[in-house]
Amino acid sequence: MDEQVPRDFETLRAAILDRRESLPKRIAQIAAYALDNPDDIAFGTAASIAASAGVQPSTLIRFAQQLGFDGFTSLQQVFRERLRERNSSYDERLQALRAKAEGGAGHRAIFDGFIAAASTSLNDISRTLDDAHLEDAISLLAKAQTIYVLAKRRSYPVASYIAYALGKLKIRNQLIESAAGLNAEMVGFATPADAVIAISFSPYAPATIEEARVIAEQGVPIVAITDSSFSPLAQFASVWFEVAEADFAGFRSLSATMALAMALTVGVGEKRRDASRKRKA
Amino acid sequence: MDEQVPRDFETLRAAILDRRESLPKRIAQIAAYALDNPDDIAFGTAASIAASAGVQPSTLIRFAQQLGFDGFTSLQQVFRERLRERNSSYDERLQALRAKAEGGAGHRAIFDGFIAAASTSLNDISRTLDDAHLEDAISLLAKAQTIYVLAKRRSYPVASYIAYALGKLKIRNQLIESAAGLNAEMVGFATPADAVIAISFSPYAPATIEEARVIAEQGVPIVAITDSSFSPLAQFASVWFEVAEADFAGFRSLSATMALAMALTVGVGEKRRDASRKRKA
DNA sequence: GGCAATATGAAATAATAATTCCAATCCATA
DNA sequence: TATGGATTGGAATTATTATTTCATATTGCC
Repeated sequence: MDEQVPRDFETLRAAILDRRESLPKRIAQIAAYALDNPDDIAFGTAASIAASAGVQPSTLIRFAQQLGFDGFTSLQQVFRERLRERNSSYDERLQALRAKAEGGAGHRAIFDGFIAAASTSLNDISRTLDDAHLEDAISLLAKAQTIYVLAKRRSYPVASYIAYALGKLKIRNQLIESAAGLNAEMVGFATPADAVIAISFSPYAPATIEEARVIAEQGVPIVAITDSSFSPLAQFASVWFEVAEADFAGFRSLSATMALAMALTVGVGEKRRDASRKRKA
Repeated sequence: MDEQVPRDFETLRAAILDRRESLPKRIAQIAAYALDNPDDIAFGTAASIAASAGVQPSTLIRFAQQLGFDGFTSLQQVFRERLRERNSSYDERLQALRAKAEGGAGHRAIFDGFIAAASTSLNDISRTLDDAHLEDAISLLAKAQTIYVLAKRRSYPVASYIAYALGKLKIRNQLIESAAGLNAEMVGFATPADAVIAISFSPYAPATIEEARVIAEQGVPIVAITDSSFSPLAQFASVWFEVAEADFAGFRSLSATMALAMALTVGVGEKRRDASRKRKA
């Protein structure tokens, strides 16, 4: 009988679980360790793993052989492959998914595409966000009497969530929306004691830019979330964040922008709480 | 002068980018390769990596030394650590981050928390989404004359993005918002030839539930996005999706809901295009 | 164009790690 | 409790891999 050698982690896991009962003591010990600490198996040396698991290196090799591998090294490959898979950059997957969706491969492919776009955006922003900017923006907003929230079109959902969250946190805010065409007047009320969160991505909604310009001229500090240093918003802003949202099928993921927006909002809430606590003390 | 040895991947990356200009040709070559194929560095041997990058193993070691490491092995540790980090379940990180943010560990921790919550939600939905439900929902919506979009409060941002996207795709839609208090009338216009996308999470906004009930009684099919099978929305819906959004600091990530919403929207767009193409043929 | 400093390639060497082997131990069974 | 087979520990061996070295090539500078 020729042993079926597990080539992927799940098969391997199943194989181990399957024999669990019939394994000798020390082998069972290393088997349990392997399933509990797969990363260690992927990166460690036979000696280091054996030591951590409390067995001899030779036992580790016997374990591998029992499973049909010809040695520890080939067993380790499976554990490494697992990390590679799990980690294979979302960017590559996104490319593949775009092609697949173009080719008309069903609606699941579209869904996967949006998931991948969102994940990519989250990874990017998590890497590139500047902590100092975050602190600056939060300080600036925490001092404001009223926080105005300015965004149209595709950025509007973010603005509406910010307004909702600010409201929940009992932070005075005003969403600048267009329903009644009174934006200009609304904008006119803002003073340098207030602050603005403005969000706009290319192609920048002209109304957003115009209103940001006016409000900046009134001396109101602006925190901007936009997509490049060439953005017209960046020049009006006291602090601005560059957020590169991946898109799919023509629609931008908003996940990174949402996360940043929430961090700003909750950050302001915390800062205010700390400040009022300090005043009391 | 003692070189500051990068201990984590991001620092390393920054260090490489920083010197990019001043590196000799072959070293630059391996530097570029390292940033493009970090996984290969993590798992390969000096010889295999050198071969893939088209340089000598010794060059690889010189590269590591330039960066302040004492050899390839310690450079490789950083690349391995990165995989370990990235792979440690987001759930665990989320727990840790929550604790950290509670302890008042600065605003970056809050931001990281929202990122982790979003990632967790994306992972979850990607695992649990039922393809058949997705197909059903898209078919149902594609047949509708007008798509009504119903959501309040924290779900409202998703609804507004759906409405924006449907508009972009030239799909007739109506966002049921409360501005003028005419919701009841708006809801009254819907017929069985239309369809509804309704979104609500616990605690379910009473208005959403009530409007969904009315509209269901009129025989209008409903696609619901909600958070459990006990949701009152589920009972009115023809198709419903369970989306478990992780929360952080009291606010739900909307990333998974957004991704699903976009998949539905774009899916409907595609289905309509296919259908009209077929009619012409 | 010639010289020095720097960079590169290739092979030798050193270090490290995997595997094998054999003796000792354990365990089930008669 | 004696016996055979399976299991285990530990050191010896072998293989693999990182590192060093040195000769050669390239580059920048006078």
